[in-house]
Amino acid sequence: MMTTRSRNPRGEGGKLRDEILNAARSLAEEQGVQAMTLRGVARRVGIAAPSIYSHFPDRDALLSALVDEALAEFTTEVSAAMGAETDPVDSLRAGCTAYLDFAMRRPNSCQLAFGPLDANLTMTPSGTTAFELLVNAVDACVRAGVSVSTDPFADATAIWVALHGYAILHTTRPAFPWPPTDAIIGRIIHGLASLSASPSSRRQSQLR
Amino acid sequence: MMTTRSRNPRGEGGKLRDEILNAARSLAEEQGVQAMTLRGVARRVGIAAPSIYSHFPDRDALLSALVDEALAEFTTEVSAAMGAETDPVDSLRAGCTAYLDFAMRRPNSCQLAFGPLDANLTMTPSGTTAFELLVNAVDACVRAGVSVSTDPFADATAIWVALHGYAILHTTRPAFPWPPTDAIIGRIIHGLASLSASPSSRRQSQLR
DNA sequence: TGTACATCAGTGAACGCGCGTTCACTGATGTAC
DNA sequence: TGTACATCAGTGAACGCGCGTTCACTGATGTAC
Repeated sequence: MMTTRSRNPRGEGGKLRDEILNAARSLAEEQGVQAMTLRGVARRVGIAAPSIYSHFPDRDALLSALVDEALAEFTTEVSAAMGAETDPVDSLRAGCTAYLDFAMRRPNSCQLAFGPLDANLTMTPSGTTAFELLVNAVDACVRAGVSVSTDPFADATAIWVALHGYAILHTTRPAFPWPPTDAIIGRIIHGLASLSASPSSRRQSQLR
Repeated sequence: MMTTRSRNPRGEGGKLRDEILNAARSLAEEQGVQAMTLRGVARRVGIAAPSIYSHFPDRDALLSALVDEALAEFTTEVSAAMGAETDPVDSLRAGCTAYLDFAMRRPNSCQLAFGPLDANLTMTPSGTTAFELLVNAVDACVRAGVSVSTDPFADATAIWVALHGYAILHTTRPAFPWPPTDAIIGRIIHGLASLSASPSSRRQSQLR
């Protein structure tokens, strides 16, 4: 089950840091943050628990590294999805879809990134960045004349909370008779981004 | 700090059940579900921890009682707020306001009622009931001719997730520059309940 | 009226668990003289 | 070329904590005969 580990050669002790991070990440992703215990990580890596202290000062530091990672990956995915579209409505939709994709694929990473942050975990600017992408997307719709939003920031906020609520409740209450995810996304962006009818939005609404 | 307790008279041992429930509720409300430990409850009531077992078979049973309570209180509040209005849009708005009021006043009860349910906690029908109120409210708007919604269920779902997301993120990220709560509610119900302009909605939008 | 007994409302000590963290250490590997 | 020493990459045992839960018990109060 646990392959025998041989000690890293001199000067490459840093490799263990990555192994620890990997184990911690997979533990948190598979079983939730509270399952990421130092002893659990040590068991998974195949080391003694105190060895972690050579690489992270305490559990919070390790957790904080995971949060940063999750936020960065989240932002990257959303950003890539949005950048792949040229039409502003398509881009907004792609961003929302990427958000929910991430949340559904890795609910525990989502909890890590957006869950209650302990006071001792620093809030990285990456969190803000993903939100700024959303504001810009709404703004782009306005500039393209397909949205009548007068307050892209507030509209983006509304979209954010809706996506977040859906992500959480969908994960948490699988028994609820959820409408299809892209129908929800359609409702959210059309309703909350003040979209007027546009070729893109008309095409989408004909899909269902 | 902890007043000396005298043992309940014969036949009134059931009183302790209420004291336990009260202590458990206040602990969960003030410090979150994970703070509701049997030893913590016992400390607060002023009894020995094993005494709880005369009234609840285990921690999960006590937790489950709290969940039922929180859901029932939530539903009652939302229902009362909606019933106080006659205009369907006002009623919908009042329901949403009551939802967020509850979530802001008692975030930990909200976590209890809507957070991840363990498999061993039964899902009471009360949760469904509050949601049904919402579906009915959207439906009432349609019947009154102020909503063009063609799918009140899906629209109610979208409103639900948006409210839920707002409640959670607002509590969890107080540093975010949130727009005023009723502005958010306005956006959510107008955008997601497919409301057309109505006297009521026009009055509301003039407010801000 | 007295007394044995059952019931009730609890208690105190203990078990075993997993946790974060500290401490003194070990043993291999490189380096200075 | 040999050897003392420093460094590196860890380890094993232990501490103290709070937890859920079990167990055998205590002592007051009511009830049957």
